[in-house]
Amino acid sequence: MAGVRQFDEDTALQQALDVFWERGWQSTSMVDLAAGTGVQRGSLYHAYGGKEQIFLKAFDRFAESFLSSAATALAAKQPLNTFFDYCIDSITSGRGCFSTRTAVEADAPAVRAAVQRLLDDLEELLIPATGSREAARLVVTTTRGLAVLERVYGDPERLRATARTLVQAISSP
Amino acid sequence: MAGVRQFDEDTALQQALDVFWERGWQSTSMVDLAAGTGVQRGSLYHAYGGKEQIFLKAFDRFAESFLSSAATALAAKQPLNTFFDYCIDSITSGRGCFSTRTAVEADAPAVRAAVQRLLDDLEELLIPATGSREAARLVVTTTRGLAVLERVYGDPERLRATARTLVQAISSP
DNA sequence: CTCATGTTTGACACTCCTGTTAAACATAGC
DNA sequence: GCTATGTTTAACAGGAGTGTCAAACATGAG
Repeated sequence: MAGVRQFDEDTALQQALDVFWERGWQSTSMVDLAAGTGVQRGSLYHAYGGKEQIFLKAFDRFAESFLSSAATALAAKQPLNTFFDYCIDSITSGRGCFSTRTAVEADAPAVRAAVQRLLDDLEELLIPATGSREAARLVVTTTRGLAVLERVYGDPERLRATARTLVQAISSP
Repeated sequence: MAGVRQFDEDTALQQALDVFWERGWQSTSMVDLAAGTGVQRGSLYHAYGGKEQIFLKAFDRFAESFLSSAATALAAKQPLNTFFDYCIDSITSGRGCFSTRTAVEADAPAVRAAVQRLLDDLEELLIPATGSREAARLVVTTTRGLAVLERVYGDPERLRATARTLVQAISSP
């Protein structure tokens, strides 16, 4: 096949993810994506269709990587504490929680659906460590809450304390 | 004093709050606010300075009303359950959680500070019902998490179930 | 009634973004 | 080396929002 893509798709999508993570779904423009990937706007339109399609591809990479790290954390001796530590490190060391920001900002149905899939998968992953689906949902909900609190207070230690409070509460009875 | 404001400030700010609540901080434009309030764009600039100042005034009204309702709920027989029921009703019956969406979307420092003040006040309000500051912070965090989950799943019953799981967990020891 | 004061209005110039297109381009397969 | 195919490029027209300004306008105070 002649007429071959001049940019590396893997690299470009990773860079696109960085841009979306940095600026958020809403205020990322095709111009930003072109700048961040080094690929001309026209080429991006040609290759993917538009912002939403690029986002979905980038989000999939994020989700895969996040779930795999979460699974690793949940295999530790103290699964919940290790999991929360991972989440808080990820949220704190940088640009906030990508999926939470997306959940709140995104309007497009396909994007909402992608976030939902991620949370569904995370819930399944958490059932063994929590003992029940309900407890798993509470943990998922708390991670989202922590992500919001990070935006407001930006204090990792405070987030860790709150996470510890939850783990203690659901471990006591 | 001559040269008097032609629009009712109270009404306009309430309508501005409606617009911000409906469209969110980011995608609300001065054009939207002019349309929603019936006040010309130029008059809004003249009277308030710009979007951020209008938002702050509107947010203060929201915060006042929210905290007063929360206080009422927390005076009930089962304070936490009643409080969560109120939060979930408020989040669910309409346009999501205004403060959470603002926390996640807003970049302007003054807006972030306003959200922080609201959460600080809510935390204080929750200490008697939860028994400790740490537990109060966990409850605040959970309400934020519920707000995010509402955006993703939009299912009130599910939110109520998760809230019940938390209340049970922090009430058991 | 008059006037000074602050308000309203519509228009202006500007910036940023979108989505498309035609022409230039690169290259795998023959 | 040609050629057909898909890619890249720069430019275009259009839409939406911003912040400002001078002129028209109301109205309380005198």
